[in-house]
Amino acid sequence: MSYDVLQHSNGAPLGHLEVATERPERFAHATPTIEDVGRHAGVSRQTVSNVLNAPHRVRPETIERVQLAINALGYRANHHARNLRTGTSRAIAYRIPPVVGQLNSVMDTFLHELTEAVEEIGCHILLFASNDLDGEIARYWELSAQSAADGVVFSGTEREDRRPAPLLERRMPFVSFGRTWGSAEHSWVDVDGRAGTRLAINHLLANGHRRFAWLGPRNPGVVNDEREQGVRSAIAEAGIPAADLHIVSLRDDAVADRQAIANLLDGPDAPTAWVSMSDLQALTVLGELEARGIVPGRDAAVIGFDDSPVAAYAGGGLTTIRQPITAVAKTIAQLLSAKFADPNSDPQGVLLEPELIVRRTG
Amino acid sequence: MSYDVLQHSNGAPLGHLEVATERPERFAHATPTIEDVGRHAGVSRQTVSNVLNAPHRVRPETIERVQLAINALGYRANHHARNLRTGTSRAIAYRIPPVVGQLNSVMDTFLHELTEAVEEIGCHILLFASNDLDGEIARYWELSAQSAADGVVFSGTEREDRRPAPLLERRMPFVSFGRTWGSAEHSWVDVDGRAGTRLAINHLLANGHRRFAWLGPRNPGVVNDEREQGVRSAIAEAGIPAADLHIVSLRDDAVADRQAIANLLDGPDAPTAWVSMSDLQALTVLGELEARGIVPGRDAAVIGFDDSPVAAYAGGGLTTIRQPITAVAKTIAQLLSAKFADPNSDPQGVLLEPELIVRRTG
DNA sequence: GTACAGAATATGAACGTTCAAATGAACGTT
DNA sequence: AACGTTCATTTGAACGTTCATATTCTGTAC
Repeated sequence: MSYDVLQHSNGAPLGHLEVATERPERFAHATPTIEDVGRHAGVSRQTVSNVLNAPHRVRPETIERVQLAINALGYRANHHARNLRTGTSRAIAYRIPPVVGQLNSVMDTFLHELTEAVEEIGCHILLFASNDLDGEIARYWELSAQSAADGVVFSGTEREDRRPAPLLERRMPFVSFGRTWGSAEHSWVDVDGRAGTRLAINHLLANGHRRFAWLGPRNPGVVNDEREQGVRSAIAEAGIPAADLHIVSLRDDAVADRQAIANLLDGPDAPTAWVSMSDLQALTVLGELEARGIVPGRDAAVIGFDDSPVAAYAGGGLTTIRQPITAVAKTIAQLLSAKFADPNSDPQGVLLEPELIVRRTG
Repeated sequence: MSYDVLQHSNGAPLGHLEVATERPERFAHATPTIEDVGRHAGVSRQTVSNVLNAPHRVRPETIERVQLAINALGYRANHHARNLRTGTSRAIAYRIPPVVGQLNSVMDTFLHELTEAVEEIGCHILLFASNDLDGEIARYWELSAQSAADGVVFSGTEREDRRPAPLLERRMPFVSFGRTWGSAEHSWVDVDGRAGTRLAINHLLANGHRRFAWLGPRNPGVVNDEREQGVRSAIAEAGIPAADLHIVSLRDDAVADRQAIANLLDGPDAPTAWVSMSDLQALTVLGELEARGIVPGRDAAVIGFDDSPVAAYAGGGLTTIRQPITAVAKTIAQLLSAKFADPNSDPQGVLLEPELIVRRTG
């Protein structure tokens, strides 16, 4: 085997050398290319490429020789060259929600799990920030145009979410964490909030509770509606009058929320069973109960949502509704993978069941 | 201006057409290339490239014409082609720490802020997961070899951290969140934990407290050592005997921690001022105090660390030591940017001051 | 021994951009 | 009017990979 050595500037052959060893593999410290590996192994570019991407086409002994060369040189395929040629990027874009006031433990856990899940389908997460929805949508468009991302995952869905339409138009594969009631059809994975609160209420009913409170957000969205509906339906099915359910609209203000809870506790027919949209607010209930000498888990029950870090730790263990975030992330990765394999495949929605983590408070 | 039209398969000229309009800019939905923009604007590839990367070289009216074409076609430069040619990726790799037990609100906030900060230097975050340190180091090597990342940020530093050495060897720019006492010299940004606890102790001293407790982790690392040292030094400077400082080693077990705190409270000379390495454990102190009718903020003081979501909300507002995470992220981005501009620039360490957020508990 | 088929490997081209160098236009100087 | 100089723009090449196709090798059938 031999090679012509070309002079760089004019392309005229200068001479003729035998075999690889006489020609240094570029600079010692420079990143080796597929060509260097080929030269080292005594095969061509393409054979090395085949070893990496289509080994069935290559003779076993050649594979071994090439692998040896790859290890010897520490070769790794250049991402950009590969992606330029194939037109893919193996990147999945995710907008990290801005830190507004308190951050959301579910979303943070989700990002961790999603990172791990997409690695299993050979992808990685590309993060971006954006203050508003228009910026987010513009960014998707841009990422697609730059071919910087092959797919998108987004969370924080709303009714009539505006994101699916432009993504579909751009033919950008995407899966949302959360349904987008009323938007165009697309793949999504969500947790059944209704089932979650039904679990909680049925557990409380079994423990003899009859007077309930649901702590929801001041500005209810679909997520709250589903959860509240779970509370209402479970209570109705137990034959308990709707009047025995109190709804508290929480602000993001610790003092005001505490007052609202106190008012309810000091009023007539105070609830004995509390279910909250979030663990943090459940803690406040615990505080007010303890201030009145009411022992959570014995005289009253408090159930939170999300199994955030505080839940396991605070108040000796807060009973809470846990969302199966790992499963959500894994399912999203699978749906994305399916879309990559067949861009024309039908959209799919997956609804996962939450779990009640029973601790000391309920 | 005119163009030869080449037949795709054999390269023989088929004919001769006048001007751009007669030649469709590829498929209507296909992503336009820099060449399409040039044709549309009646200039060459390179001129378009110059408009984007070196506008001073281009006549203003040409710039305008090209910009118009860019907007008309919705052109965005292909990331991979650009990065292949320039050898850069504008990506910064960050290993997202695995979700082990409770997640860390500081680290999550940091990731949010870092994402925003690196956008300001024209970069984005590329996330990856890895279970152990060796995997992490191997991954840095790989990302460098694939030229998938231009820089690295890592957190969770330790004494004699093993990550700097291989990164330096690979000449991969990186900045750590946290010092790495004893490792090779490199750029870092950290928060002065010693100053933080000193702030807290001095605040408590000013409020008349004389008996203190420091709640630290069971397996102390450098971070705890610094903070504990801040506590000790401030107390010593006030002329208070070291015996009046109690050190509690926390486990990650709510029940055990609660017991340890209770023991201290029920023992002789119970502390009146508590400083904790984390907000969550401070909550436990609050709980035990309230159970004994001791009112935090009046009879005793409790100070947490990190200003996590619970701090503002729980117990009517927990006094806490806040780390300037936004500043940390911005500084890291700047140091990285400097390293990109001049890879031979000297490493720089920046130590930022934390802030005491005084709320009701202390 | 030759022809043939199929497997294994090699070669040329292309992905879309930027770099380096070449060309062309405009303008002031002699 | 010819010449150099500077500015604006174009052209050819290259980044490192994979695709499409061509070539070489190997074994088998005649």
